Amino acid sequence: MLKKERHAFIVREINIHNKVLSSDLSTQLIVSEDTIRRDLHELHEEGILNKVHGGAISKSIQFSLQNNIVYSQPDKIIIAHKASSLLKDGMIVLLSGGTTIIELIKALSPDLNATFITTSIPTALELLNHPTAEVIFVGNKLLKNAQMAVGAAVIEKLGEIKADLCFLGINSIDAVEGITDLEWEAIEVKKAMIKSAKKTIALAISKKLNTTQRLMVCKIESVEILITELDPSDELLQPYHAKKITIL
Amino acid sequence: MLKKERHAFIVREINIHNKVLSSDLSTQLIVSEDTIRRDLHELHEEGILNKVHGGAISKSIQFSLQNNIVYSQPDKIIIAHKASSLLKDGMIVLLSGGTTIIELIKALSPDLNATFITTSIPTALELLNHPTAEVIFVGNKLLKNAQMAVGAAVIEKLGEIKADLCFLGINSIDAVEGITDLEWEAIEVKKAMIKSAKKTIALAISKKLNTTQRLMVCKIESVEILITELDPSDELLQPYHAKKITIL
DNA sequence: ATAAAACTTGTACAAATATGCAAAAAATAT
DNA sequence: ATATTTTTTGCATATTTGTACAAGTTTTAT
Repeated sequence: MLKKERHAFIVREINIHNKVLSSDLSTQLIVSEDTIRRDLHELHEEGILNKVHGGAISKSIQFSLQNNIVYSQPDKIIIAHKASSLLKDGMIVLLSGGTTIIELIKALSPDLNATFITTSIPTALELLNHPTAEVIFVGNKLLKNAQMAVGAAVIEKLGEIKADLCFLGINSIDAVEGITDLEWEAIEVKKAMIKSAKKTIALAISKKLNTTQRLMVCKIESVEILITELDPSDELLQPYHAKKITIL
Repeated sequence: MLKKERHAFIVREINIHNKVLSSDLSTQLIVSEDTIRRDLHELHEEGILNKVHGGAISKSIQFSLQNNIVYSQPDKIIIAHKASSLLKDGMIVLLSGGTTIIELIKALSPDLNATFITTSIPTALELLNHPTAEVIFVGNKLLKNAQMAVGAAVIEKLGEIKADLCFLGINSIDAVEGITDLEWEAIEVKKAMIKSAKKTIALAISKKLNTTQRLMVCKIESVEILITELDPSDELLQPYHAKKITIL
């Protein structure tokens, strides 16, 4: 078997499986692993694939490693526009943190006259750019990673509020397990926000559907509206339809 | 499974959920936690994510102020370094808003263990980047221009605090007229901060010396320490020496 | 302030790799 | 056709890499 043929075979394998193992190729092509290594090395030099310890990997996968700037932003913008249609003048609205919520704020109509309440610093900062929004920050001790205020004083203050809507950026949502998250203190705040609002709207890109994490924020029944970038009739959303949740 | 594949998986998880736990990844990828730690460490070195105790978190969520052009920044950095020498472990410190205060925060020793209290959103955001600082945000209605919390609830809350130091970014200071400013609501907050701290330290670039504005924050006698970028013996600072203010 | 979880450091071992060399194969020249 | 050169391949060996485990240290925590 000619070298060129081996190379063609290897490239085909990479295109199909995104990776190849030197050991596999050695048995498939009936040459020594040394030869495979040399082949992969050459293809790497030509920029056709990425040689790694144990085999080689498609270049496209390397792309996704660097492409982490604003993950799924187009999806989040779709969600933001769906969500913004729910807001009316005079409303009092609770907002959590997260990049999806930031997109929602950017998507707000510039002449919307609503009052927004949040405990997230980035959310507050973005809200301040809106020309007419009234912004209330419920403060206390700030959590470093989540960049939000947490603790008993926050919970108490939120308890005094009667809001119309509560928009939650979601980390994990599952039709059975409900909304789950990782940080205990942040979850306590989200619970309080849900309790203080007439309606809770969950915003989640579809990749977060049917995933769960360690700690529960609320049961799925506590969510009135679920917004994803998908069409409401999408297969993935059936379990949530079944739970009588409005899907936008 | 190749190492790069694991890396790609981890990055995908980070992009979806903003954070990952080493323990979760260990079970999902069926490798030891050691290996996960090494992976996260490598990805951290590559600048793809932020390694933290127990796992890793997304970089994109960790956004700070995209520091635009700061007026008179070199002077402000000099001031910041002088001011940071006043801070000791265990102190409770009040901070106003303003770019000089932001520079002060950047100049803090990374292992300083102090508690900072502020009503300014940009100040809070910058403080969150400090590794050990405890940050407390006194929240309420936010003022758009000043990007800070104001109002009776803030004044009341500040009244309950007993702080060691209060650092004020100053707009106008004059040996006769004292510290003056423009926005009534923001001034009320500064007054309350001065009242709650044992010592008040005014930070001002020399261009703001001997200028006055419409509304008074406090008399010059309320300031214990004045910090400018000038040498303390500078001609311009004589009027303040005469008022028994410590000049750094 | 104590226990659990996570981290560091060092060790061990297997898998993968690099390198030099010689045999085999292919290309080229005579 | 045969000899000469060049390329390719496989093998032995020494080296590096990737992973897991263990012991001791640090950090975190509901």
